[in-house]
Amino acid sequence: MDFKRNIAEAIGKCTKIDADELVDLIEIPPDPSMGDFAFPCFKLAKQFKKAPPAIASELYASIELPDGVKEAKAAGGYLNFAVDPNAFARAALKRALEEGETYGASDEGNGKTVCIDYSSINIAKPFHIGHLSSTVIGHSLYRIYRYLGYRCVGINHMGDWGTQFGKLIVAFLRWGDKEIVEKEKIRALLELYVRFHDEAEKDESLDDEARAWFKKIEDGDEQALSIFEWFKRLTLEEIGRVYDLLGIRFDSYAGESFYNDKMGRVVDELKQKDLLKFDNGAYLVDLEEYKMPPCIILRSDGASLYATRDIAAALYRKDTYDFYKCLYVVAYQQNLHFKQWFKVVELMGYGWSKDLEHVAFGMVSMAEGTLSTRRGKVVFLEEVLEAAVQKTFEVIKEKSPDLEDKELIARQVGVGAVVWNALYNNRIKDVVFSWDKALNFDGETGPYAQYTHARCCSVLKKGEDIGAEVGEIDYGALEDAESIALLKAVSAFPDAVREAAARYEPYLVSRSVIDVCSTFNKFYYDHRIMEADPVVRRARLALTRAARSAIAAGLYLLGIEATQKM
RNA sequence: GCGCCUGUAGCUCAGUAGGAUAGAGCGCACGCCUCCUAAGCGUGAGGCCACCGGUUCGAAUCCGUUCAGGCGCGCCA
Repeated sequence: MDFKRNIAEAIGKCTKIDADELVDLIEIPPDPSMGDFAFPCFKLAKQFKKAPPAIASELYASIELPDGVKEAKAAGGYLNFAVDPNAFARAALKRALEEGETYGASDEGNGKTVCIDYSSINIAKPFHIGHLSSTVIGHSLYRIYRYLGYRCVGINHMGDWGTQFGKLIVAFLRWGDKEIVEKEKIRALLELYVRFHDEAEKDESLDDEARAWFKKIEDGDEQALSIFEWFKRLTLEEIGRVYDLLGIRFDSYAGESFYNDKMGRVVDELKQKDLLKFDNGAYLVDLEEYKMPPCIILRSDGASLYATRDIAAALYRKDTYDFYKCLYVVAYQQNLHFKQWFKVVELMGYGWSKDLEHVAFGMVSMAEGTLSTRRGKVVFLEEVLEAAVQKTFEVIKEKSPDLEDKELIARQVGVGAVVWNALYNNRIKDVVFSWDKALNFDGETGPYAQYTHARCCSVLKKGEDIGAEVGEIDYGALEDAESIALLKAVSAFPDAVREAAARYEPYLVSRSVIDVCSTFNKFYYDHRIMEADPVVRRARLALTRAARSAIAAGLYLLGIEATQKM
């Protein structure tokens, strides 16, 4: 039952205004004692040339209360509605109980494809806390879109091309040790990279040497290629451990090198469409008309650039996946870059350029300042995750010494804490990394949500053991304030998921999960669920089950495990 | 210099298409396990919603100025 809709239609009958226009005006009063829904009459004041309170009282006099609405009240310029709690509970619980673990899922995506470019690691570079946002936001959006019926393609656009690999080869050949690199992997490569920069400051010939080695990679030189492929394999092995910990899999690892032979098409098309301009030795697309600096396509030495590669990748993805949307989960530093090349794709005549979305997020820094790979000033993501797992393990030993599978639960909760932390706020906010915050388990955190989920599971288990859930539900047993608050939170969940997809904002799911958790915990504290009276018990168990569905679904959509016990 | 973003409680943030007394969490001070998981629940203190002006019946929300911080601005990615 859609209460807003029914109220809008009832008001529509009185005012002769289309219910479609009215339905979005209806809001939720700040305090439940005022009512459950409210219609603000202010917007009708001009049209009817009457004061809002007068309109409210006239509406009050003439309105025919729709199904499920118990009473209406005029309060100032508002007409407030109180719903029949029984009808509300029935409507709110129905969907959650029917859908269970897939509560809020839908088929509205109708098989349309969404490509999500996220995480996008660099070969031979540490996977550090700066990569957390892209990785978990992208993964969450992947799950959210798939939940709504879209076919998703998760793409790890690897940074596996560029002169830095020449530098690494030089450094490895001069100072590297095969066994150490094989064992230490990225750490060893990072050390070599840092050393290269130190030494190159003293000896400029190193840079030339590096360029030469990169040229060898480009030309397919056997030795160069085998070292390069080896670095690539080591990186993927090591980073794969983090992805496993996070439960992330990609559908494609097509990165920069993959598009190497696909950039000619971009240049040819731009030439053919007369968009390319020769300027100071470089080829570029002039964007002055759009108040942007030009988008450089070919450097004066003939080499392609970042934008060229991104355009090539977009064309390839459109051909290959025929996407409905293509999302780029990349930090906001690159706002201009994306605006530029999106515009170039538009100028090329591709209407689908409007389906390219830069899902930007804020910068990560440390209290001491910016992260710097080159200076080795980074915190490895794996280190953070392991520390969180370790801390969780200690907490479990202290609080739940009898818990089975301590290691598994510690992993799920520890990782969940870190992931949650990265998905709890609006994407655009900058983050200063702090161990305290990443390892915080109290208040509005992942562990809190997981704990609440485990609580629900525990109660439901008790109910199942005695078969307490069998039979009709008496919704009248859920008319207390705490039950109603929980019902409201649960029923708001599906809209939160849809809104999260529309705005590319996983935090809307986190916040909705928190609403369910805190209202559940209040409900749990104030009312005994395993009540002696079987009718009340059954109703409360049903509500608990609905709450658990919302929490489990929400955690899943964030990429966090819903623990049964903890 | 120009462009984009941000500015809400000591800290981190919500605040839904302008609407009723601006909300959480953390931290701080108290209180609650003879009761379904205390990783929980409650109470309290804490706000010129950066500033000034405008639009409006009504502005944290929209517009303009100013201030502060971040990011970016033709051959890096």
